[in-house]
Amino acid sequence: MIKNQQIPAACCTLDITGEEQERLVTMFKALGNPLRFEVMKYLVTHPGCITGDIVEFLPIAQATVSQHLKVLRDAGWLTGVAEGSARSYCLNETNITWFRSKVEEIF
Amino acid sequence: MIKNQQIPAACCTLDITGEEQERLVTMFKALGNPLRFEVMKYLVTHPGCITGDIVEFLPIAQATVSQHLKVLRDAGWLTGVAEGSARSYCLNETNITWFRSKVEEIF
DNA sequence: TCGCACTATCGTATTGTTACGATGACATAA
DNA sequence: TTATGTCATCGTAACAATACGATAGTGCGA
Repeated sequence: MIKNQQIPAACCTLDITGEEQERLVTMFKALGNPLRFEVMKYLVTHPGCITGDIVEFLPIAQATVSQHLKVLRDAGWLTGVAEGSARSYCLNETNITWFRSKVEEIF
Repeated sequence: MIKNQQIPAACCTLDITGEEQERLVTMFKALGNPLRFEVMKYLVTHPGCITGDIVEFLPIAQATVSQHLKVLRDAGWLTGVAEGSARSYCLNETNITWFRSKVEEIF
């Protein structure tokens, strides 16, 4: 501890542990990438779009887009529903709501 | 676009661009690491603690802790004030408040 | 000034992430 | 069945992140 210093009261609780914390950290990590953040933004205005739409939107190859989408799915940010040979993506409302409530609760 | 599917209205706006977005993504990335998240939690209950305290707390070497603290400082999650040869850390209230308000606003 | 305490930075090894082209798997239409 | 469209996965290259020991820098007390 340091002398002569004003120590502010904590501005947040960060009251979270275990699996919940792991899950939150995973969500943070997934969005900590510019391209993946762009995908999330794209889905706001293009709900239900398919992988190919996102491939056209992003300046990277199809294989790489597929990887990024997997990361976002695994983290819980979005859902991918198979429809024929295509896959339709939407934001994962349930998990986004959970994330928002956790942030409001602990930060 | 896919047929026969209920497309939900967007559950968030993600209305953010440019430098603000970069800054937010950087904050996400910084917290997307288990050890760094633990540091943030530690600071809630140990505000004003010094690097050495965190080194004792975490199961990793001093050099690595110093690196992680730099990432958190650069991202704006915490402040490090030099006090003699030590450095006292606190949560960065201003930026944490900014982060929370952005999340509430766009998610 | 010397030595001690504390932290940052350097150099480097290991691991993880990100990117690509090629290929495989699957559904649908012809 | 065959061809086409769509996406995931494989193999791999390039780069970034993470970890460490060693060492340098800085402030302070003796």
